[in-house]
Amino acid sequence: MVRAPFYDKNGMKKGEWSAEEDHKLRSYIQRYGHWNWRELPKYAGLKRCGKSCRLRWMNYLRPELKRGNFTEEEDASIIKLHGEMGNRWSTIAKSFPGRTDNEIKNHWHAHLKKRTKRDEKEKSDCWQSEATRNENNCEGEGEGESNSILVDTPNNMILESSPLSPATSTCTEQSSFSSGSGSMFSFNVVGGLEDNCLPCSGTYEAESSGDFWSQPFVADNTSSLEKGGFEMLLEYEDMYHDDSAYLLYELTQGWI
DNA sequence: AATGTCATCAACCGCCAGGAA
DNA sequence: GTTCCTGGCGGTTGATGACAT
Repeated sequence: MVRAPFYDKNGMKKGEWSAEEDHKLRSYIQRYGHWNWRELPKYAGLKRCGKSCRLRWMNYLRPELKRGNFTEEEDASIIKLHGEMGNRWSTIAKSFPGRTDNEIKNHWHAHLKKRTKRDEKEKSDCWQSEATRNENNCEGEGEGESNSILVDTPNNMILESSPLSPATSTCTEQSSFSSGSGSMFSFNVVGGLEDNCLPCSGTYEAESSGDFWSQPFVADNTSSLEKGGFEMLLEYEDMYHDDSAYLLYELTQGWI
């Protein structure tokens, strides 16, 4: 479902991420944080551009990400927020801890956009048929009814969802819902991980005094991968041929 | 069974804003 | 004040699975 891996003219790898690359990136960031996306791949031992690494981390590897289907409540909130603020996906995503802007954007285009259009059409049709009926009935009965139609007119819907609408003001408050993942040094925030996976509770400065800056990072989990580097990892990958098995292995090792 | 079409979603690309030099 | 660099955002692409014909 993703682009096949390939190398561009600069020797940068593009396309689908392998389990090994994921592990390298995850381990590096959990150990050192993402201090500079451009430089990071070099030190993490990845042949990827910084942008690609950032995207992979933000949209897929962050430990706090919630996978799985969107709930009805989430759908409703997305529709509501999109109505209020338009395609500001990153702002909308802040209201959904564990969801990424990319995920929400995809979900919108794949499901909610159609549903919203359909609903609006139904409302519009309903409004038109109501209007026709009112024209026929013209005067007398149903003053209350015509008022209720006014509330639901498409025009009103547009007004409500307009960025200029007062409702917009709520979005600034919602932005404080930040997941906090974007912080520069997101050290070992994963519950339980730091104990058995990456024993690095040191500070950024402490790490920087060593070989960290000059040597490519080797994604070793000193406790569980005593051989270090990827010799052992590759052995694991020989043992576990597919990603799901590898994922299972990662889980048992506490990498995830 | 073969082929065509649609749906999904990870990943890429280009642009912009903000901060540092 | 200007330029450069980086991170972040939103739009788009493309591979692949699901479904229809």
